[in-house]
Amino acid sequence: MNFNAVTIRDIAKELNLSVSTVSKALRDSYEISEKTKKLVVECARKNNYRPNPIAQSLKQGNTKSIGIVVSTIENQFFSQVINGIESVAHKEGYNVIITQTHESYDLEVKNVNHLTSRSIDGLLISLSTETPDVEHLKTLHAQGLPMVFFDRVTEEINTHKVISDNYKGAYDATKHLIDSGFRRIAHITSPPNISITKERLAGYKAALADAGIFTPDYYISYCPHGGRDISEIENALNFLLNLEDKPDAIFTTSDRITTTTIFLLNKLKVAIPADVALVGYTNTTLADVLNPPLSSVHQQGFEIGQKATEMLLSLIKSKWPVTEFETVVLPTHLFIRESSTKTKK
Amino acid sequence: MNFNAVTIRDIAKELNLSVSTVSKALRDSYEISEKTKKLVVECARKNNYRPNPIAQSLKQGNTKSIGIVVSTIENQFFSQVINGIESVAHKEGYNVIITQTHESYDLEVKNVNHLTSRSIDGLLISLSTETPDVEHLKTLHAQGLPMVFFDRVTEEINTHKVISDNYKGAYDATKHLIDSGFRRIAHITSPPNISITKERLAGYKAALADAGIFTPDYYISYCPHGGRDISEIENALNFLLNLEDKPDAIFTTSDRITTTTIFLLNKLKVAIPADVALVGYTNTTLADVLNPPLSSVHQQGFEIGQKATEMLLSLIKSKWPVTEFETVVLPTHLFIRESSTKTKK
DNA sequence: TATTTCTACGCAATCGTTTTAGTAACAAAT
DNA sequence: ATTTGTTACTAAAACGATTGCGTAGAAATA
Repeated sequence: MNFNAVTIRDIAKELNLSVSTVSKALRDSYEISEKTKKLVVECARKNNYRPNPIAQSLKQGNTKSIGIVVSTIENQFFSQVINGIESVAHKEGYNVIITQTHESYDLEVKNVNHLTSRSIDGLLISLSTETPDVEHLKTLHAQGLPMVFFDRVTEEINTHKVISDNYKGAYDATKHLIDSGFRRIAHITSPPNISITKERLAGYKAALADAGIFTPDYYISYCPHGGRDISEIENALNFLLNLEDKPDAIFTTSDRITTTTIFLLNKLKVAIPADVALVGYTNTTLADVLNPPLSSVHQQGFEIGQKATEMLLSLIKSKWPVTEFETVVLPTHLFIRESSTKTKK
Repeated sequence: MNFNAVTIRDIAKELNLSVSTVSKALRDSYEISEKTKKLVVECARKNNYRPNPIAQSLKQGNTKSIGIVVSTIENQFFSQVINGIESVAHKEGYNVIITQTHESYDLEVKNVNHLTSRSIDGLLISLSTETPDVEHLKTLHAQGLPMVFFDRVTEEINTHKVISDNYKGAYDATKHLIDSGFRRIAHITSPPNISITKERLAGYKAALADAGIFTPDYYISYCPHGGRDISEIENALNFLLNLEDKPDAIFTTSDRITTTTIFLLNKLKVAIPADVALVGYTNTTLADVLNPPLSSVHQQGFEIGQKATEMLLSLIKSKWPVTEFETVVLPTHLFIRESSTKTKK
């Protein structure tokens, strides 16, 4: 089955002109007379001619499309980022190609390979939880592929980056729990190899330290796959809830971990916040409607996507190799709801 | 800035061979000796050669990628469908390009145009709420672009389709409300021009008719943009709640409308289900954790994506024009939770 | 009239790969 | 000695669009 489109050659034949004349006429070249231009344009319209973007890409060396790598679009944070990316990209005539890693390193490598080699002009990437190193990206970066990191970044590649103020987001959330009277505050998070984990962990620890609260290491629970598997979170929760010095509050990172935690606590009939309070990173639009309404650290997903795309497009369009790079840090917002409000016993 | 990759010509030059020999060696042709093959493969590996997919597409007339058009990936139903699509597509070596219409007809036309003209081998599409006609797709279909509709389909184009059993899903949900003792059951839905609205509306009406319950037309409220704007749903709700014969239950369609309705009812301090019960179409993974836990009609999103992709690939791969088309209907599942459980007053 | 300048178009190369149609070198069969 | 076959390679033409360069013919100038 082949989907045969009208080519520039067909038009040339129909009008008894050369292909170059047709091409130039369509591109409104000064070399072509107004009369011929009109003729060609009319004939193209009539035959519903559309230039073959593949051929154009091959000739011009660009594809007018940018690749996106995220862990999963089911995560509302990422779908909001993607909306931001699209809003800028489409305005500039760029297409986007979205791929998902589902937190797997293999899939990340596969997706990046799929996207590259001239089938994209630039790359927007948030690293997968399981990614141990960035060699696959270093090569591409060295070859000159424009790339911008967002959310989960790496220090090993020197390029533009856009992140949330993860430290402050975590600090604020933890401080809020402390100010609300909680003292045994646990933390469930992703593996410590990714940037967001480190930064949020630092904010959490700093808030506790500033308040002079000692917190044992076993209050910090890492989910190897970033909460992809429910069992990771189940284990973390069971461990924490069975401790002798059971925490009275939990601070979670990432949409998946946060929403799964509230799900599991409900299932275990642990009252929130009476038994355990909860604050978590999430961009779900349903935080208000959860049971109980969930205190959340919200990131500016849409804006992160916009900013990252602007930076990427500037790299793509730059005539000179860019050597000065920037890391943009956007603020987070803490929304205080019932899940972290101290109840009088 | 140009991202310069190694080409087959570079390898040919380095080894003093012709480009055709290199190409054939890499494609493991019988025409090339084992010795030369080894040489070429090794040289390619060393230079990190990757074939330019753009050039391959141009030559071979296929792109090994399929286009997806959905209203928005923020909707969990669609992100689940996309996961299903990817699972099949990737296994067969196909890439996917996701685009969003945000329920706009203009964006749908724009996206479809972007995707076509040889930059995709086939199209998977769920129509936008605002799409008044499918002329933009008819042309492409006539030109031979393989396409499969899912979720929101049209009768005007004869091709494969994959849908949920919308009639039964709505019938079951409505019947459940009736069986639970509700009698004044309202319906908030998308505009009646799209397939899912019609089918669900029919199921809703049939259930009421079968139970011998008369329901006034003003119990049915249409959201022109499928709930994209919160005001649409706010208006619908205000109207219904201020009626003299105020409904005692609401049945909603679509993720957006459903989750926004529960949000607004909470905001208006309308007790669910005491004041108004609620059942809605949604695929959110958070239905259990909502306040109250939300009774839902769940669709097999992942499976819909899988099935649609299998059908599309069969169209793409078919050597002959396909004339026999099939509409696959997958079952829905009703999950009964607190939001529709009659409370004793 | 002879020469130069313009105008409006065509030719051919190019992007990187694949593929058809050769062909040179040598061996085997007639 | 001639035909036939094999092997292992190359040349060149695609795919569809773009673009630098060349040029016929008309118009302007000397």
